[in-house]
Formats: sequence, structure tokens, C-alpha cells
Amino acid sequence: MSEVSRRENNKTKRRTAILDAARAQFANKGLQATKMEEIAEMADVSKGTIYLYFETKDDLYVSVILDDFMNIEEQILEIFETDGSLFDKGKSTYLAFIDHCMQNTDYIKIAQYFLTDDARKNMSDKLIETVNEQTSRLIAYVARMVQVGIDSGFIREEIDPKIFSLMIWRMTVGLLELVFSGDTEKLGVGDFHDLFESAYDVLMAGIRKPAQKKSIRTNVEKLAERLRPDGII
Amino acid sequence: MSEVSRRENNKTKRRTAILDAARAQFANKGLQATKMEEIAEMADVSKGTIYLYFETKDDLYVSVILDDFMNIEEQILEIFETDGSLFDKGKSTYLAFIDHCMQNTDYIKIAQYFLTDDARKNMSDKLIETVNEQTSRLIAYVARMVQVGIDSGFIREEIDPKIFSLMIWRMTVGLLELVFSGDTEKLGVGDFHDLFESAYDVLMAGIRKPAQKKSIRTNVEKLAERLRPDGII
Amino acid sequence: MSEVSRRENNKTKRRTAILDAARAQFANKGLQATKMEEIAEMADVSKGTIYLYFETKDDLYVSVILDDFMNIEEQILEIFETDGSLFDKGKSTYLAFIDHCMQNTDYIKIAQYFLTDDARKNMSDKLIETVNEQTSRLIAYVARMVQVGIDSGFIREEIDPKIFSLMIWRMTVGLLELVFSGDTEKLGVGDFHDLFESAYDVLMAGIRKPAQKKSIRTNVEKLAERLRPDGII
Amino acid sequence: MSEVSRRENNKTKRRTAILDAARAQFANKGLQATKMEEIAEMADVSKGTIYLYFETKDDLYVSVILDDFMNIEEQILEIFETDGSLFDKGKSTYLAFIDHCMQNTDYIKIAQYFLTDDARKNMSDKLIETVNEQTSRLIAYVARMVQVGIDSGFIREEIDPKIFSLMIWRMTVGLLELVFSGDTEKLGVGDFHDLFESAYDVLMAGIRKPAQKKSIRTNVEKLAERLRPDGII
DNA sequence: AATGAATGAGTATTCATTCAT
DNA sequence: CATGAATGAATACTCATTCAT
Repeated sequence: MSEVSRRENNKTKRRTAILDAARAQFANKGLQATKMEEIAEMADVSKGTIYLYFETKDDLYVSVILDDFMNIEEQILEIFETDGSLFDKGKSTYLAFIDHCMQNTDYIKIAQYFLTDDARKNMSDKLIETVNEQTSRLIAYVARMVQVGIDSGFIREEIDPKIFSLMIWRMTVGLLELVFSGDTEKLGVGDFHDLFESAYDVLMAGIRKPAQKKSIRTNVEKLAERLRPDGII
Repeated sequence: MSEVSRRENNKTKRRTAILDAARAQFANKGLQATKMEEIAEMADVSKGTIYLYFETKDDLYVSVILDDFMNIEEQILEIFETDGSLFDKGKSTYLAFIDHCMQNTDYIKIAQYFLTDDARKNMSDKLIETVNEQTSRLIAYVARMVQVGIDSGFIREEIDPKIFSLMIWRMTVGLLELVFSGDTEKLGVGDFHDLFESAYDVLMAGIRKPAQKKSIRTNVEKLAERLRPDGII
Repeated sequence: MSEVSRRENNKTKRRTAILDAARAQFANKGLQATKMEEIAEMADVSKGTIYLYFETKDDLYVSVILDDFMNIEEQILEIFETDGSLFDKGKSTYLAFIDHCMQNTDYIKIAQYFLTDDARKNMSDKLIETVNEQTSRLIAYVARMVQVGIDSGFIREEIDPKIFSLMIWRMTVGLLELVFSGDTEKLGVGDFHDLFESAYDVLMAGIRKPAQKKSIRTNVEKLAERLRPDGII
Repeated sequence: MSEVSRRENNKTKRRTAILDAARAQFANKGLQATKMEEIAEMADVSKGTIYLYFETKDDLYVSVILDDFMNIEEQILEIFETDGSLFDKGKSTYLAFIDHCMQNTDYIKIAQYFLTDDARKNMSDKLIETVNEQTSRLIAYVARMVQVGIDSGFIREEIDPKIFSLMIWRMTVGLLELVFSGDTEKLGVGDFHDLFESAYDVLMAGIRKPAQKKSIRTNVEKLAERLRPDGII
């Protein structure tokens, strides 16, 4: 390994260490309550070093979520590769997302803070832009799927793919926020699995074309590749 | 007017003045960025006076939203009183809520902050409890409506009224948050009216019983009163 | 009872109620930590009323101690009236003082604060003057006793009565402060009675004339009246 | 000088600068009236820097006195090294202590505050412990001297060394407090030297063995070394 | 690149005191 | 006399960020 690449390697390791420490702290105590010092300690670097890798605390915060974001994307894409009907694949993807969020609560917590007024005050436009881009990309996936559904005759033509994407996104995230707040019990919801599955089913029933024709199903294979993120659609 | 009641009257006026000033400031700059001093100035009272009416900044913050909450409830109940089909009334109520929120952005902003980890750290259990109670009540309205729909044969029996309430609540609030963040344009949504109406329609389509029987429709009138918040259901 | 005297009576009762409440609070939490509100509540009057009887918090504080002071003086004078040798009476008086202070810790706590720089900043000259006068009077008693002892040949002529008074006063109060601080245990002193009695005996041994002549004792009776606070000495 | 030791050196200098500034301010205005900002300015550091060296204002306050304490100890030990009779050495030490306190009034002022209820509320147990340890050590010196006096036959066997130590300590400090309060004049004491010397002489007369035997005096030399703080006694 | 000492802006809250009723 | 609502001065402490080494 060359001197340069070893150095590069070290830098990456350190960046990851800081990111991991930050994720842990943020998830545990929230943004405000987390001190840069604590992150530094946990990452085993000095306070100053963090600023060599991230411009501000908010930058670090968003970087954490961006990191998660990329992980989610990766996982979701894998599911797309598998065979199966459009609705089955949709549901698998949806449930995989829920699963991921239930295991990595940080992502939702960031998303929560991100739309907040307080957050916007402290955040650079560049940061907002970056997260927006990522979000748009994820939404576009869903929209594309819906479009495929429409084209294939599974989904009603009146449905606006983009609006539906926002709907399912905000609803899902909203329910996750509720679950993480711990208030669900007080609100009388016991089984999370049930909650999310029911929500999905209602949404699907809401866009499904009443009388599906079998013949159309044969088009699925052909359409699958249109779902790729860098696809033509 | 007696001495005591005049004093009471004054106290109420002052409380309202503080509440209004706080609402304006919070909506404009967010919780953190708003200084108690600024609220005091705008309400034309001294800093110390605020603390005679509200225990802490957070208490004041939540009190603002609770105030909005009660206004919303009032408006919504009026709509229940009007005649019309179940789904029509539901839609009117939903749109009235959207309208209110579009005009009083504070409510959503509080709701947003409320589920946040950071908020929970600073908030008294009593405060959380109070907001939860209010929320539960609003959710119960919706759930009751759904139940009526089921009983009347409009809505599928498999639908869980409570889960559906949480769905529509979180989705609606989530979309409002998105709109208020100003990112909707970047995400390519132009017409808000369309957005919210489409969302509602999808949700309704998702729970509607496919083959509605005309005969049942005649029951609507009879069922209407069961929707009252203090109803027997 | 006339209208005027009934009013006077009420005023006195109220003043006493405030004084008692203040004493209890001050003794329990110290000066700084005690709020005027708490005193008002305990005395069952409004906050504003306290200021009709006492100019400031510090005034109230000192008034409490002055009140105690007068009680102490009264008790001590009674002992002077009894028969007995000079040293016996001295010791009885000293022990009575100790007893009183052990039972009414407030007095010492005030005295402690009184000589403090912090106290002086907030205290009016008039207040300082008043306490000084009281103190001087008490010291004068002791000095007069010592002078009698000298005149009677019990105490060495070289002893300066005033200096000795200051010595025994400051030492006694100092030891009481130590006891009240709770640190005496850590400093290894178990029996308070022993502590104070030993201290007294050492002081007496320090001023006693080595060879006492019996014949002088007959003068005691004659000298007793010279000890009266309003005596001619 | 190495990098590390230079840094250490700087830290020590800064700590001293803060300590000196604090001493000056505290002595001048008392604890409450002194603002952290003023100390920072005088020490030519920022407000935040003080908190790198001292945890709280009270910690700083006590640290000042602890610093003085160590100086006093040093001076006193030197006097022990000189030759002379037990009582002479005792008196020299006593007068040196008085001198030091008259020149560094802070020490007494802290001691005064230290036994106060108000102080105890704000002070950490660790801080109280530390001061108590120092005090105990100083008291132990005196007690050891008294014991030597007893063993040598100069001092009466009935005298409890520990009690006597507390007596002389509290009396001396008490008189110093009185002097610093400025009330001594009003109480009619003019010459401080006289006051303290007389006080000492009375105390000594109070514990001295009436008929001293010359032969014992020869033991003084031998006993002197037992007075060392790290001595075997 | 890494460090960590230094900085200093930033603010909610308390409570003795006043005064209109 | 009594009240208690209103006042507003007063301040220790935190922590993100910087920068000399």
C-alpha cells in the first residue's frame, strides 16, 4: 500500500469513527444535548480534529443522516433485483425500510429535525440542498414504481405518482416518529407490525385499479428494469 | 363589575396578550431563537410577568399550541353539525383542518417539535400528558367516524379505526410540515390544494367498501348524531 | 379594650407572627435561601404586609436576632439575682447562655452572618449600630463582673476586663459556630458539655489570683448589686 | 524546556493569576458581590478560562483560602525550627499567625464564610472535606504542643489538648473577625497588639502548672523535635 | 494532521421590592 | 392597613468554534 493511500485509508477510518460516535450520541440524547466533546471522546480524537472532517455540528449531524441514507438506498435496491409481482416488491421494500428505521432510529430523528424551523436557522443552504437531493431521489424511486403500476394497469390512472410518493413517505415517517416518541402506547397502539402493514394495505387499496386483468401481469418482467434509479423514466 | 371580576378580566387579557406575542415570535423564529425578552416587549409586559402566567418557556410554547388546538376543535365541531353524507362531512372537516393549519402555521410547528427528543428533555411530564390527551381526543373523533362508516356498510370491516386515525393524522401533519418547510417546490409539488385533496381521496378509496348498497345510504341521517364527541359510541 | 389599643394589639401579634416565621425559615435554610414569600406564607400574611413592619429582608433578619437577644438578656439577668459566689454565678450565666444557644441556634447563625463582609454591604448603618449597642451592653455586663472580681481580690489586677469580655464572647460564639457547623465530630470532639465547661474553666484559671484570701469572700454580698446592668459602675 | 513542561508552566502561571485576582476581589467586596467577570478581567483571561481551572465560584473561593492556608503552614513551621522554650515558641507562632492574618485578611473571611449555613448549601462535600482536613492538621499541631507541655510538666494534666486547640483557634479567629469587622473601635478596643497578646497570656495562665519544677526545664531541648508535624507523637 | 487550551457570546429565571387598588 | 400583581435588575455557567503549537 502506498504512503498516500495509507494516509487516505486513515482519514477514512477516522471519519467513520467520528460519524459512528456522533450517530450514537445524537440518537441517545438528541442534537442539542449532545456535546462535541462527548463525540470526540467516544471517537477517540480531539475536539479540534472533528472540525478537520466536518465544518460544524450541524454539518456533522446531517452527515450522519446522509450516511444512513446511503445505507438504506443500498438495501432497498437489492430488493428490487429480486423477482416477484409489483405489489409484492413494493411491500418488501416498504417493510425493509420500516425494519431499517426501527433498528436505526437515528435516521428518522434527523428527518424530524430537518424540517424544523430551528434547524433551518443553523443549517447552510448547501446542507439543505444535499439532503433534498437525496430525498428527491428516494421519492423518485417510489414515483417510478407507481408509474410502472399505472402503465401496467395495476394502478388507477388518476393517481399522481409524485403526490402518492410524498403521501406514503410522510405517513410512514410520521408513524415512525410517533412510535419513537413512545406515545403510541398512550394512544392505544400495541402491535407495530400490524400498524405499518395495515397502513400500507390501505394505501395500496386506495390506488389499485378495481378490476385487474391477468394478461397485464406478463409485462412485469419487462418493466422491472425501468425501476433502476438511473433508469430512463 | 366587581373588583375581583375586574381583576380576573385583566389577568385573562394579559394572558392572552402574552400568548399572542409568543405565537407570533415562535412562528417567526422557532422556539430556540425566540427570546423571552422579545415576547415580553411585544406583549407589553415585563419579563417577570410572563413567569406569573407560565412556568417556563416550554410551558408557554406548549400553551400556545394548546390554545390553537382548542380553536381547531371548535371549528371542526361546527362542521359536524351540518347535514350531508358521511364522506362529505369527513372531507369538509379534513379540508377545514388543512385550511386552519395553512393559516395558523404555529400549530403544526409545535406538533413537529413535540415529538422530538430534544423537546422531551425539557418538557414536564404534565405538559406531555396534556398534549397527549388533546391529541387522543382528536384521534378519537376520527376513529368514531370510521366506526360509523363501518357500521353503516360504507367502510370495509377489516379497517382498524384507530390505526386509520393515526395514519391520516400523521400523513396530513407530515405533508403540512413538508409544505411549511418550503421544500415542496424543490420536490416538485405546485398546487397544495391538489396535494391534500388527492391524499384524502386515496385514503378514502383505500377504506371504502367496493360494492356500496344504495339502501344503506338512507341511514346516514340517523347515524349523524353518533358522531358527536360526547356521543354514546 | 379601646379601639386604639385593640389595633395596637393586632399589630403586635402580626409583627410577632412574621418574626417567628422568619426565625424558623432563616434557621432552617439560611438567609440567602429563604424567600420573603415563604415567610409571608408561614406568617399567614401577604408579601406586601411584611414591608409594613420591616424595611428590608436584612432588617427583618436582624430584627429576629435582636428579639433573641432580648430574651437572652432577660434570662441571664435572672441568674444574677440568685445568691452565690462570683465564679459560681459567672459559670451559671455562661452555661445558661450556652444552653440557650444550643436550643435557639438562630442567634449564633445571625451573629455569624453579622460580622461578614457580605452582610455589611446590604445592611443599613442604623442596623449595625443597633446590634452593636446590644452587644456592647452584654459585653459590659461581663466586664463589670470581672471588675468586681478584681476589686474583690479574686481576679488578677493585670486583667483588662474589656479584653477578657471580648475573649470569652468570641471564643464561646466561635465554639458554638463550630458545633453548629457539624464539623466538630470530624474534628474529634464528642461531648459538648465537656467542651464548653473545660473552656470556661481554663479561662477562669487564666485570670484567677493564685492565692485567694478567705477574708475577701465576705465582700461578695456587698458587691452583688454592682453587677446590675443599670448599676453605677 | 520541553513542550509539555512549558505548557505545564503556563497553566500554573494562569492558575496563580486567577487565584490572585480572585483573592483581591473577594477580600474587597465579599463573595456574593464579586462577579466572575471581574475576576476574569483582573486576571486577564476570559470568563470561560476560569472554569477550566475551577469548577464553580465557590470552588474558586475555597481554593483561595486553601492557598493561604498552605502559606500560613509554611511560615509557622519555620518558627518551630528555632530554639527557645516551649511557651516562647508557642507565643511566636501565635503572633506570627496573627500577623499573617492581619496582612492577609482573606483567610479569616473565608473561614468565617465557611462555617456558615449559606456556604454549606452551595459547597461540594469534597470542598468541605478538604478544608476540614487542613484545619484538623493545624489543630493537631497545637494539640501536640500542648501534649508536650503536659509531658514536660509545664501544663496541667487535666487539660485536654484537643479542646484547648479548638478554644485558642476559635477565640483567635473570633477576635480577628471582630477586628476586621471594624466594630472593635465602637466596642472600645484600641490596641490590637495588646488585645491579642493579653488573650494569649490569659489562655496560657489558664493551663500552666502553678508550681513548675526547674529540673524539668532541661527537657525542653529534647522535646522540641517531637513538635514536628511528621513527628512520632 | 492533530491537539486542546482559550475564547466569549448568549439567556432563562429568580425574587426583593413597589404601589395601585 | 392589607393585598398581590407587576417589576426588572442581576449573573453564573456552557460549549461550539478557533488557532497557536
